[in-house]
Amino acid sequence: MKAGRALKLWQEICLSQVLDEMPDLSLRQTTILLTIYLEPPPHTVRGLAAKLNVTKPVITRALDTMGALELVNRRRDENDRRNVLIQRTVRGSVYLEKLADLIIDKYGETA
Amino acid sequence: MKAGRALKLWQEICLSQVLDEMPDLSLRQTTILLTIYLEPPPHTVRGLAAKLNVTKPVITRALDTMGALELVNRRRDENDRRNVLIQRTVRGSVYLEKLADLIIDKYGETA
DNA sequence: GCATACTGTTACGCTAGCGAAATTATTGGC
DNA sequence: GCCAATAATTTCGCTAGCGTAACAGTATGC
Repeated sequence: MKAGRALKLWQEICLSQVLDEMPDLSLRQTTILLTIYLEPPPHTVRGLAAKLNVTKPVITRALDTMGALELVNRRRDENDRRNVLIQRTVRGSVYLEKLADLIIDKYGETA
Repeated sequence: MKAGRALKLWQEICLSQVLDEMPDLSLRQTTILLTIYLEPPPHTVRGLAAKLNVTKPVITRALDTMGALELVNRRRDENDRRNVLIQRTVRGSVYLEKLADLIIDKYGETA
């Protein structure tokens, strides 16, 4: 892959997201969502904050927003009730499937 | 490219951007920047607003922000002084070169 | 049982983004 | 010359994000 193609790919994916009616997720929100879906559970606020090198309220707020969109679910850890476990949802899976399709599609187009 | 790899690629690129000290550009800002650099000039506020399907103040504000970061430059069109022509900068080129390297790098890693 | 440590959330003051509407500057029709 | 059209910006009220600091709930050591 060459630089021009990489940037063109990136541009088209970003543009598709901007044009999409779904309110844009921020870079941080997207990163959190992908981490929850791609890396093995359990996922906690503290763990995500450490991985992204941001403060815990950033994670709490992102979970509030994405929770309202039903992309993510929160649940108390019954083993240690201080923890909150972050879980996947059907809607979140669908959202990421569509994102994957978009990437693959644009990757093919720029070939 | 399969779905899992596409998402992993996307996650790693997003994470790198989040971890980077440079203040994150929003999806819209990134799209504007890429469009300016990848598509043939001239670029105007109106043209970009139409392409992204957003209002003109969104473009004005994005140019303010990215102008302050010296990623982009504004110049009056001397032919029709109502227009503003948006131009590339050295710093913007460097920024996108680094982005391209990152994409290529992560694409290689996920292979 | 009580102090301490730890987890996630809330409160606070602030900044940046948003769309709609008003405003300024410029052009072109007539 | 003047009026309507056009391009970009500014203003308005609003929402959502940010980090710091304070807070509430839970677990653990002694």
